[in-house]
Amino acid sequence: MTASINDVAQAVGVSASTVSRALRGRPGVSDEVRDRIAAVAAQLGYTASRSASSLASGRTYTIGVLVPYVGRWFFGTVLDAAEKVFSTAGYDVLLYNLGSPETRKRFFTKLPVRKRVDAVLSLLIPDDDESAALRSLGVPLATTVGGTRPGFTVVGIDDRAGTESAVRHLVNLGHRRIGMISGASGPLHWTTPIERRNAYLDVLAEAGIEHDAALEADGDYTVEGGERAMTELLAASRPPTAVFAQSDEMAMGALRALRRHRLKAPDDVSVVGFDDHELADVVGLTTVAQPVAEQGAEAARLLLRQLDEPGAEPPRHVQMPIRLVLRETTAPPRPRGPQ
Amino acid sequence: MTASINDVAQAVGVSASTVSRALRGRPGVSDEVRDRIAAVAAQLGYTASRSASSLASGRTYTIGVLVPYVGRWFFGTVLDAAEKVFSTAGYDVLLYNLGSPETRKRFFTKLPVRKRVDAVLSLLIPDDDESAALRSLGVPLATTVGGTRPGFTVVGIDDRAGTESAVRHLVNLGHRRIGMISGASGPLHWTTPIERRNAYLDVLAEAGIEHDAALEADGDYTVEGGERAMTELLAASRPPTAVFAQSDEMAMGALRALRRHRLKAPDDVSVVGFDDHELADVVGLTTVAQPVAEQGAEAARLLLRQLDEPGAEPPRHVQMPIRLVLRETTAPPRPRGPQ
DNA sequence: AATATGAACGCAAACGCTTGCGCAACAAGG
DNA sequence: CCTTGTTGCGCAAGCGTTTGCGTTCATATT
Repeated sequence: MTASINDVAQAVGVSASTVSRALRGRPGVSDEVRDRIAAVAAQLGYTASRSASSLASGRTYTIGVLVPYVGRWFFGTVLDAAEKVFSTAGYDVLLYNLGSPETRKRFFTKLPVRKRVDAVLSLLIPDDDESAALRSLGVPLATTVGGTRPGFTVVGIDDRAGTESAVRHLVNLGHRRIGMISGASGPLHWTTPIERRNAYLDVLAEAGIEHDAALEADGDYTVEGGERAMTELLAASRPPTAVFAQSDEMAMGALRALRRHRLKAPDDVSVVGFDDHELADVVGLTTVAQPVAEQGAEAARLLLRQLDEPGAEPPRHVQMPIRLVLRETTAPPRPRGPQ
Repeated sequence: MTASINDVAQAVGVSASTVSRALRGRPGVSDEVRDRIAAVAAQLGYTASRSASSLASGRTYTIGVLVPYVGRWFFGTVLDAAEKVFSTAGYDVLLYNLGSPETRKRFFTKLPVRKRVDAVLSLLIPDDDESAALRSLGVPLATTVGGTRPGFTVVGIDDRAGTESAVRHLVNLGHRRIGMISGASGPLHWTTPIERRNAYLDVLAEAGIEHDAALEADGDYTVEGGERAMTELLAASRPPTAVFAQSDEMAMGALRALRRHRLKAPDDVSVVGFDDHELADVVGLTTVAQPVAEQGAEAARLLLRQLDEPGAEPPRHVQMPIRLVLRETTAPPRPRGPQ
């Protein structure tokens, strides 16, 4: 079928080992022979079989990437950036889309990446068993989502600081009834919703605002969930004048709910999101921005570094900057008159 | 390190070949032995090395997926759906993110998928050389984006019908100055923008509207591009009263441009998009919906079928339904008075 | 009872690379 | 001129599977 290393060796008149060394830049080959080999290899369109070379060397030059939902903006963006880093370093990426419990379970029991990847980047938080399974692979591990786990190097953001800036912004605007749309219903070990909720409660307390449980609703990190949650909040006996959504997608759902109720942001209720989604600007959403692509790229780089320097102790936790970006969905509450 | 097939064989007291046959459901193993092998394999946590088995068998149980931009909604959604189909069939997916010309070039010259995949799903349109390179792999090929290529089975939509319904909608509303934001600047062989443009021109002609070149602008299929394009159109001596954007992302960019100009849709200008993006509903965008995830899933299924029945002639082209979904960014033109 | 027929299993040869080791050949050092 | 290195290359043993073929043995066939 396609040319093998022996075909090249034969054509050049050297042994297969020399071809192997020459093509991979290993020492022990004269420049002259190396050039001839390169020429013949190019002419024959030879590429080493990955299966064969990884079987022989143990290195796969492949990274496993675990993602809950490839289709969602956040994960897609992280994946995009990470893939670029990996591929320019000569690594391929094996993608596992582990959104549903079944596929997730299947993955962790069969562990199809065993002996197949040199490292894994997990965009989901593994529970104890799952992370033990991953550690059993004996390869470097990284994740870009909240919740540090032993054996993983995690790159993330300061969730507390981020939500504090968002909620304080609302407080400073004069809001007292501040709702929150959270995403608590996710898997366990996923600390982000909890961190953000705690920060939310802290800011309220610090502002002397009493917490009202009727002002919290679960939006499941989706647009539809955000819409449902906002609808729920609007049905409260005393609805909020402002809401903090733990993700832009939920915030957008909230905006949709407002529109359905013939209410407007920020006139009737202020809304602030989290992420700085690609389309947040389109809808004028005030939000706390996090460097999503950069997190993916950085996690990828850290993984590659671990592969280059097997000895070195990998960084445990790196934090990326966040910042509040003010747009048009937040304003002072109305009841007290215009401006 | 991890258990090999010989470890299992030894533990059970049979040969490696029997273990191999047993675990893969091949005939020639008694039920009793098969059960014992399964038990021991499970206990030892044995999983066959993919490198070794694909080297030996030639089958990789891996599909290569080529994507221009994983981070964009359309591609992310297609990928998500396709991956699900592949993974439930026991196939892994190798992801190649080929957005930039360099990575794309590198991919097609080095062809890292050679001997590494059983099939490839391309979410980008290869040019002649590229598609020849892919065909040289000798595996089934499919694509989900416009522009049929020899050797590929393509699943897509009727671009003509889709844009006709969109533009006719604007015509029926009474618009005469109808602009278009296209994405012509993409790679060659990408027939979608051309198809859509032709359909746009045809509808105008059929309505007796003279075509005005100043009413067309390139939006590059991005939000920013759409914004630029709309800005450009608004600067025309006689701006459009309605615009058809070839993608929802460009349409959203257009909406943003309108907002920046203190104009409103549909009051000042009607906007219709294409795709039915996840967030089209949030911004109330009228658009022509296409079944994005279904296209990915269907393409994946067709590929798998070709792997199952190597003899059969694969379908060349399958078309999925589209439909116009009316929301709030289209209305009759204003000049003629209210309603 | 002798033979044919399968079923169940083992042997050993691939699959296409990588890599430790050995062996020339040649340059430099005494 | 004989060592001692060094450089350039080939040999051959893996890496962990799959699979064609051969062997054994129990069962069915005449």
